[in-house]
Amino acid sequence: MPPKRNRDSKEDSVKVKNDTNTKIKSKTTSNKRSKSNHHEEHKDHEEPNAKRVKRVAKPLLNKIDTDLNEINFDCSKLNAIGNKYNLKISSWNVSGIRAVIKKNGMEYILKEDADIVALQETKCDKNKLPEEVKLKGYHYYFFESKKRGYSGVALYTKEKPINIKYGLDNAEFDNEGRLITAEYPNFYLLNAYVPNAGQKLVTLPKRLKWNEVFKDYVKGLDKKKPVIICGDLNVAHQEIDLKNPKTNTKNAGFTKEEREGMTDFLDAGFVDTFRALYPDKADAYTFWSYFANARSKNIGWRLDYFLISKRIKDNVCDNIIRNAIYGSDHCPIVLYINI
Amino acid sequence: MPPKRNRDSKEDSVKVKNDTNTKIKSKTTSNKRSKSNHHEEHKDHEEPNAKRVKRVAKPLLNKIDTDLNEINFDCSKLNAIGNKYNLKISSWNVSGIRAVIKKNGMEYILKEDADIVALQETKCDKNKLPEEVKLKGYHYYFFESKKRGYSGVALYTKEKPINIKYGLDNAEFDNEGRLITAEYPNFYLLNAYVPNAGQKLVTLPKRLKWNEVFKDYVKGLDKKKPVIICGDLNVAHQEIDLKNPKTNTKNAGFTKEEREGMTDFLDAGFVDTFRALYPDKADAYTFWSYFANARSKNIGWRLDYFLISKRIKDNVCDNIIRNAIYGSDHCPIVLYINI
DNA sequence: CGTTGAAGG
DNA sequence: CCTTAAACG
Repeated sequence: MPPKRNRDSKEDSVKVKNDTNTKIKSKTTSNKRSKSNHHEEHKDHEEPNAKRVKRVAKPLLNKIDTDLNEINFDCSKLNAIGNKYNLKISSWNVSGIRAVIKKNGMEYILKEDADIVALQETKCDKNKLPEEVKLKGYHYYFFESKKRGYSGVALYTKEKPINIKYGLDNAEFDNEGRLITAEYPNFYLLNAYVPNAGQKLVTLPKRLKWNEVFKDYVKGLDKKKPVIICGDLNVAHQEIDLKNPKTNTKNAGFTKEEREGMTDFLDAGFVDTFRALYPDKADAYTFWSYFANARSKNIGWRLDYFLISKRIKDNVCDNIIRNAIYGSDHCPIVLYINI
Repeated sequence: MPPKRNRDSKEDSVKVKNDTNTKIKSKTTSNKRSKSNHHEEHKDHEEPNAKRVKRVAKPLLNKIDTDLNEINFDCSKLNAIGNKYNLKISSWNVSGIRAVIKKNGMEYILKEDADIVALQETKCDKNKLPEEVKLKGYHYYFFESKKRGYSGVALYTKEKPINIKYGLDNAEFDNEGRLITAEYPNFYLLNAYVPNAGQKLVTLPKRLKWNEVFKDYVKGLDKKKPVIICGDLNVAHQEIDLKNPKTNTKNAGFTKEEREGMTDFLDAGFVDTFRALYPDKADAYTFWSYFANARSKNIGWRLDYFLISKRIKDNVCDNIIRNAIYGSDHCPIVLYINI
């Protein structure tokens, strides 16, 4: 996708965006795929026979809709090499895309205007996707779980990737709509929804299996091109990454095994961009339980990450947690990078 | 309950209501019961540890809330003997009492101010009943299904009955919260939710079994005192009782067997009060499928009835279908009687 | 607590 | 279409 865009001024950005749209439009003609449990959709081909989702006048969760105009969606920071970002990636565990749509969550996505948008826990069969998922200017790819209403990831991208891969060639995990890999000219983008270890850690073994399979898969890609992983990794890595580390050591997302899994992964040559930028920043969370009004008290967890190949770590301009965005129990995260 | 009340003027009626409230309050002290799947509750004893149901700003179904002030809840008609009513009974299949509460349905019940209120399909365990079910001035009795979220009936009564009976001594049906019998000094009041014959009539046999068991049960009561049955009887008796009789002869609620069951029951000495009052009134329905906006087109069924012992038929002043009341796929029905 | 599909209507 | 509980988070 980059380096075709110049983001040194807002005006340019808008102009380039229009160019991009036009370009994408002219490029997207046929080659629709319709295999087992993944789905590629396009504004140029096919109207899904999806029902229209009824709008309800309900605030985004426990807050009246945040005024999106008060948020700065741009980033003026330069990376370690001195460059402004030319690629913006947004990642959001929506916990049900249809619910988020009803809560006007797509408005956030449009306002963010990222080049790549990665959604997790879409929880929606492709034939039930409402009209609202069709965002103008994006190619979009949905990978659903065989188990309806469970898991599922989606990828929106302004530039059409060289290739899209659903899953990681593992029968168990690929039934659950947990990973989309998009290949671009000079990097891989991975949108991941990592298995939850479950109540009383009943699925911790499955989770640890994922850690192994996923690490092997990513290491393979990383040999070819740098990798950008984003998504809900379902682990708070260090004590700083959740409000109550002491009382959660036996709970899903903060067990020794899950934390070691993350350490192990990073040791294989990857960087947690947020923590690299803000090593001591506490109270920076991306998830809050719906229980007990945790979000209003900021009793949260940092479960959503950008992990990138070490060799592109100096390309990062910033990594923002959009904690003013409601509509899910996770908030979006945004990576600004020049690549 | 009657004959203690004089309803010849609105002013009197209001005054007497206050008297009644006071009287009931002074009468209600102890004798709470707490057996298997039924439940008696009281304003004087016990606060149920029920969660408060969140209010949502949603119109009653597909209509903005009906202005209850435009409805005449009184009745000036005299019965065949020349008397004004001294007893008002309201019956309503709420299709989920918690949903109806969220839609402000209890406001209707309060405004109707019936002496007896019979609800069907409450679909709520007693321990999940929200605060709003506690209506001031009423004794209330809930009979739930063992299968959670299914069936269930409730009875509200200003005057405390001599006796309350849950079910009809039949193991199968009494697990399903379908019948409450209240004994008053000079009549029995039965609140019934008759089994649905099901999609493709899969439960028609069960339904026909109910017809037999129920008829025997009622005939037993009728030997002692006159009987007033109300509720969702899940049958449209004659062609006039549904919009599309021709196309529904094989569907639950209008099969030959169900219709004959009703005829058979009436032949045992009971009167369908609405049809007795309005023998030729078409388009008078109490239920409309949620599908295809049936209610706005009045494509409905008359499934809710008052059936009374023939010997008190001349006591009836009127029977009204409150088709302006939304919040369920059924609307309430009201009986004005002097007894 | 909130989202989803399933059963029931 | 609409309500509910179950599974999952």
